Amino acid sequence: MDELKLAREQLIEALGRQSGFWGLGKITGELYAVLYLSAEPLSLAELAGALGVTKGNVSIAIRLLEQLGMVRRSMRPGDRRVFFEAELDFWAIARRVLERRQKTEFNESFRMLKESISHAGNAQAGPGRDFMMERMERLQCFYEELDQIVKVILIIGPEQLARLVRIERTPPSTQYSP
Amino acid sequence: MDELKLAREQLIEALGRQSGFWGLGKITGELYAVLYLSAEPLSLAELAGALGVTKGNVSIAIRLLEQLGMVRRSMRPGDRRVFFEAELDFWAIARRVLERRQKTEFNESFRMLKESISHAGNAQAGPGRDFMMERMERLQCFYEELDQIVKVILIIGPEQLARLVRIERTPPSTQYSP
DNA sequence: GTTATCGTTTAGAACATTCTAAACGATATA
DNA sequence: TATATCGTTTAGAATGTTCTAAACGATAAC
Repeated sequence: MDELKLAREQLIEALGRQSGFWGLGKITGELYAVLYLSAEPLSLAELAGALGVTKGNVSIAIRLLEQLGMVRRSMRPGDRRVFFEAELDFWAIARRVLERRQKTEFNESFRMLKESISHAGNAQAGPGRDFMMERMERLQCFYEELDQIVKVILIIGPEQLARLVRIERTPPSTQYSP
Repeated sequence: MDELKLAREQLIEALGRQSGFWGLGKITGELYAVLYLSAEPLSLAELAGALGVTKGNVSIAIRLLEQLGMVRRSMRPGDRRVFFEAELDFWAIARRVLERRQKTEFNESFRMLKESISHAGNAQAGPGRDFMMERMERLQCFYEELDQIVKVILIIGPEQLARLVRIERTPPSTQYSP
């Protein structure tokens, strides 16, 4: 009965927490949860009411959701209001978030690392410089490996990813030979 | 000459930024950078000096670094001070961070989702409940897939991960036949 | 033209985080 | 026993973030 209300609130909390953890803000995930559990698209005012926050607050959060492709807007003829509905393809969402947020941050850090290496390269030779260069280049290698992995994850679809996982979870005898 | 100082500062900034982004706090990554670029272990006071922050600040941040296995403490005989040195195995670090921080958060969210489904299951049947149940179970499936993937990444080593990546980057016909 | 209803923007309040400075307990040294 | 030097803890200052309430521009209805 009112268990439904409880279930909804719990999911809202779960996704709000998750989105907060990933640096998207709490109500971003909460909004998504509300839309995800709604059979029809909801207006800005309805969303604000559902979470007990202001329209302005929702306006900003929903923009981020749109940018991340987690929410689509839909219009109704003869209605000036804007309605929103949740994107249901979680893998598409994950890919987009990875691409737009994580990857961006990663790239910036990568760029700084390369710049740092470049600076060290300009320094006058010596044991101190050699040590730093070696360390930085080790780090660069790691960045490149990570970069490759993320790239692959972004390219291949969920089915192939799942298939890879399945392959790796059934450790064939020939595989590990340490 | 002073290019080295510049290079060091740039790397400190890069890692500080990165760790901040991942919710570990800025100076956590900065501290790691200082240790990573140091040939010898450093004391708490030296670390504080290097970043221009207080000992207390370092004390807390370095504890987190230890918990994540990013830093080891080393003692010197006849010296009461504690010295720290950076863990150099990035994959071990990544695995540990994934396990201790990301996975923990993920599990909590997963638990709440399942609890939410349980609540909805107790609600009286009806179209509203069925809709919510269906949505929640879809989400649960996604969580489970993600869980598998993370599990695999945690189990298999970097070489195998790199091998998978290499396989997927060559998109050909005969794909898997190792 | 006037009024009503949208969504957006913004100044500032409420809140949370991060840092400092100082106090503190513990341990070594004199 | 006194003194000095560690690392830790903590109260509160400084800073950032997130939210609200109100103003605003735009558009539709009257």
